[in-house]
Amino acid sequence: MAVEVRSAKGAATRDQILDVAGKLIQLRGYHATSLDDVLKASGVGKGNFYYYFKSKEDLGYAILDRMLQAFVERTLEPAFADSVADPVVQIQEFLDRVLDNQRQRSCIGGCPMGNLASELSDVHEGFRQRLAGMFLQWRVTLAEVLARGRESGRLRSGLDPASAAQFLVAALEGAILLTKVTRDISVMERCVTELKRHLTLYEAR
Amino acid sequence: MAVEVRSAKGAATRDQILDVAGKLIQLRGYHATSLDDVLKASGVGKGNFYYYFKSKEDLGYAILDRMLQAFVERTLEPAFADSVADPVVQIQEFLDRVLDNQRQRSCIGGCPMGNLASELSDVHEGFRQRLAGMFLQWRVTLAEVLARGRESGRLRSGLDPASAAQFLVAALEGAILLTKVTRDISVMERCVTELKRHLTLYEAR
DNA sequence: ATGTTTGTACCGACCGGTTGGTACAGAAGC
DNA sequence: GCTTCTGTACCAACCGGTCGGTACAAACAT
Repeated sequence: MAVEVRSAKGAATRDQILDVAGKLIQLRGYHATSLDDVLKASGVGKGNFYYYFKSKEDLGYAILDRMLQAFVERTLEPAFADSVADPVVQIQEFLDRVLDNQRQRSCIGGCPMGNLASELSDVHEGFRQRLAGMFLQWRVTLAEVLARGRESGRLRSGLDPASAAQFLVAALEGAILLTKVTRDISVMERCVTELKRHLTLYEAR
Repeated sequence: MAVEVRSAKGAATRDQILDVAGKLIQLRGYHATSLDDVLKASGVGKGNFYYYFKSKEDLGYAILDRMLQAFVERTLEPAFADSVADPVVQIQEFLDRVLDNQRQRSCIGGCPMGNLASELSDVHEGFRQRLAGMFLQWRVTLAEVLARGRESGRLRSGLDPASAAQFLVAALEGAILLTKVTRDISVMERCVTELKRHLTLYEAR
């Protein structure tokens, strides 16, 4: 039993708006995407939109929520679900997946979270906090994997999982950004290679 | 004798606009900064603005030019001018300077180039190309330093300067972005620490 | 020296179009 | 028949950009 059902039709329209707006905002940014753009692209009327969202800001929050959910369920959890697998291999495969994602997108669009963090952090405190929370979740997940590797003796005992995880996230975000601005997938490839090399620093000798 | 002088007064007004608009755009972004904002903050009338810039886009290009010039002259060149100093030390000091810069700004504002790259790369091809060129210049500068270190035997002979430089720029940009969204300077500190550790990978054994 | 012209620098009202947001009547579904 | 949903008309505020006009100093002509 769902907490609240909200009749099937409404949910579909709402999802449609979320889908279209999410894609548009990833590509053009929050400010550069107007409500009319979203409405035109989704075929939803204005009155209908304001039935589901009380403002553009509200839409933004909904997109952020959905983005986090999708990221956790479809990216983070699948990559690190197996708690007995080799943490280094898991992270390496995670890096490859991010790389492949950029390749499939032809280096366009960047990271949805990174884009919004860059555009809105200094402008909108509410969005900033949500985005910070999302990056925190990412970092914590990686830190757990690294801590697991340390406990199992696979990684150095002196390793600081939080610090290493922070760096991995930062390096990945930077790599995606530079890949976007150069439109050159080899930028991403090089960064992933260097990142894998960096992982060797953490391995127990 | 200057190539062209353009009477002192006019240049001052133009510079004033560039100053104010540059700061405003770094803080709020390109789209979220209106001409009226710039005009109000600089005390310049609209007619006067359009005497110096033919459009908002034109202003954007002028800001980019000025940004590149300042970055090269006031950051890149001072840090790597000495061609006999230890490359590793030079890069370490460069990292510390970037870290200190973020500290002074209280983690606010991020990287002007990174911000615009994120906001405009997929929206405005002209801006994208200019920004890509700016990052290229940064990367090339770092690559030259690394290549110098390799030639002198200070760094490993197997080192790929272009790849390593690319990674350094990416990691720094990512670190600045995450520092901005978390408003936590320790994020930057951790990333710089990890980056310095990464540099040891390049050192000749 | 004096009046005239010219180019630079500047202002603020105004334009058409777009923005996010509202009001509301009516259709659809139970 | 009541709630849920949806299209349309509308709004004030704001957007980037244009307009006619002004102030003033240097260049010029007389």
